[in-house]
Amino acid sequence: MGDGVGAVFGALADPSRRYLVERLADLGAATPTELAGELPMTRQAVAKHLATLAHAGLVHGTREGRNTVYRPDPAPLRDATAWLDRVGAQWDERLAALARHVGRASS
Amino acid sequence: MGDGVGAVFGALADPSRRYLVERLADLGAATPTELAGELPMTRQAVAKHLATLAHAGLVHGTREGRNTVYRPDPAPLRDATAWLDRVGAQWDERLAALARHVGRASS
DNA sequence: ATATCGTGCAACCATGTGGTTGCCCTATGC
DNA sequence: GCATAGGGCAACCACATGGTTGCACGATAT
Repeated sequence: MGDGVGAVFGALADPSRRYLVERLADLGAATPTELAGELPMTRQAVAKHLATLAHAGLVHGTREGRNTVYRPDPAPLRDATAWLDRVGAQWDERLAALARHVGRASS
Repeated sequence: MGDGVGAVFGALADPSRRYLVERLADLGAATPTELAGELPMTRQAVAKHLATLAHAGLVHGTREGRNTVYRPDPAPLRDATAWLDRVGAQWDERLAALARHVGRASS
């Protein structure tokens, strides 16, 4: 996986991880075992997914007593959105340039 | 890779594929060999990446004579942005709910 | 008609990834 | 102190993925 935006897109490519992000965005905070209870997989698998999400900066886990609480971080989402917007704008700008060219040709 | 949004995120996870999307959004159309000339990999590798992007709906290839021309399609980008906005809104809404709760507790 | 260029397809290889099980460590409850 | 619950770490397995090479096929140019 690439760094920065690449890690975010890579993390969001897996449906289980997207579910975890949605669930954490809804709950605000949760432990791996809580989340594992809602998914058809082992706690360790969920922990790995959370580690991937943490590596992408989408969640952060802090140890509180004997259980670790994970909280979401929306900042990388904005980075990913920024990339999408940039490419979309690039596309639109090219379309506009094409329209200008066509308009000049037809005038 | 998952269908729909998952395929888009999975396709955008690879830096080479992001480069291809950006380049195609800039050029408007290009052939695999043209694109392969700008990347440190084989033409077939680029063709595979283009196939992945096409499977995600981000590009479409049409055969014109003896060369295949690939053109970008921005529609899946909007789907991905919609997912990011939805989760971001979920996060913001939870923050607002927390603020309401704190406000009520302090009143 | 023949050579050539651009593609597509298939096999193959190395590595990464999702998932499992097993073990150990640390913090809580009695 | 001792049992127990939650978590991290490591090994392991099956399979997907990124990349390569080789070859066959259709379209163009001479």
